[in-house]
Amino acid sequence: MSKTTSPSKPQTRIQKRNIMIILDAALEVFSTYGFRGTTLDQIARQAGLSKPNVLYYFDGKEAIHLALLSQLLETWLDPLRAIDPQGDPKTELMRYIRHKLQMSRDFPRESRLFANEIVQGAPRMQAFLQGDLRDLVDEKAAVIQAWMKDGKLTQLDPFHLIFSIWALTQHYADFEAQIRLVRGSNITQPHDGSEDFLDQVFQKLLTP
Amino acid sequence: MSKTTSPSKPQTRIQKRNIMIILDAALEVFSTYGFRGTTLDQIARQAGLSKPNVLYYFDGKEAIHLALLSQLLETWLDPLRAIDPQGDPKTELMRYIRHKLQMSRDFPRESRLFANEIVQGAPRMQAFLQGDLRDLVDEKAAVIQAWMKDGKLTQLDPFHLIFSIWALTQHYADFEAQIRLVRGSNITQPHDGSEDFLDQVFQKLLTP
DNA sequence: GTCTATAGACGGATAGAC
DNA sequence: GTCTATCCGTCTATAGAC
Repeated sequence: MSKTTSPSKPQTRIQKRNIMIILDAALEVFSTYGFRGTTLDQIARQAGLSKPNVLYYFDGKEAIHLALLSQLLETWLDPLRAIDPQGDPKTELMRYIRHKLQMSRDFPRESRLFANEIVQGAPRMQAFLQGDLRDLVDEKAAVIQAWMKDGKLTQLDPFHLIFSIWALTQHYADFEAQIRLVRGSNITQPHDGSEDFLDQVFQKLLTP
Repeated sequence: MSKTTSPSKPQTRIQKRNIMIILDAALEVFSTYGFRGTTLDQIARQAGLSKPNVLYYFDGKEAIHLALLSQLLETWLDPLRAIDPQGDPKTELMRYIRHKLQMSRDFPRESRLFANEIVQGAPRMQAFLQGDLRDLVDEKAAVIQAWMKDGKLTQLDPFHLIFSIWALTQHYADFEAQIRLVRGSNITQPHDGSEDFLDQVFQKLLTP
């Protein structure tokens, strides 16, 4: 057993290091060109390795992509999971929004990897979306719903509220190219001002 | 001059018809698989034509894609252009939002074609984004800014406001797969309830 | 573990018959 | 205008030397 699909088996430091290098290179390329738009040559070049060497560590292009997705999905749910039913409603939601926006700012490649998959019909993420994610969304939507019934928040459809948070936060990573080109030199970062704006929007929106 | 890059030269009815069929088929496939993920075989099969026959009408894969994009960009700006500086601020913006949401509902493939391009860095749309779109956005942002100064709307960053409208409306088309899988059989259409939700959100947000 | 060379499949595009 | 057959480049993946 020499080849590795997921980087979870016993490895030397060299192996670990190369696997990390490959995954980082692959994230860069997959998030920019999508699965089919990416070639092993590109990944190898970005990683500074030869193509066969990349294939020594992973069973193939599909396996690299799968490793990236699984790695991503493990942490993707964390911010939503962190919403505490016992906490203060507005505080919890505002924290969630800031958390998601931070992820969009700090891990834009991961966001675009995800976006690429979804826009193209989520062929490799169906199980996740209709399994873990769906369960978690149902659970938290119920929590939000209860908060609203208690009058702690504006009455809104909790599912649409969650989707709107996703849309607004991920937009800055996924459509970064558009923001950058439309705003030009008026901004330095596509995220400029996004935190203040979303803070203002949701403060106003959520307050009954 | 037999081959046609853009369907704008004199044509017989048959030619017009086949060009339309090819463009529709190509939109279906490009919007689902992206540019590189799409093959001419797929387009030909979807169109019910042979591959060489497709290439009889267009100079190549790139030309088909270009024709779709140009066609799309012509109408993409219309809703934003329709914002009337003389009109009632909230009415104008709410109309814009509903208009954008309708386009997302009625032309989801066009929205995803666009999204695919942007997520991947907008390699074929730079000129449009930093040209026509940018000029129009600057112009309308100034209008919105003036409305806000007059106290007719909540004071917000007008650029972020425009981006948030794009994010929220296009999300229902671009991330349709996610919404469908997360909501499962609880909804029939990914757009279910989106109009009421966005109405409620922006009514509350824009009212000073 | 890493490389060069190459097999084998696929995709874009063309030739040429009808 | 439309088809079959095919060329040629690119891409994934493997063979095998070192």
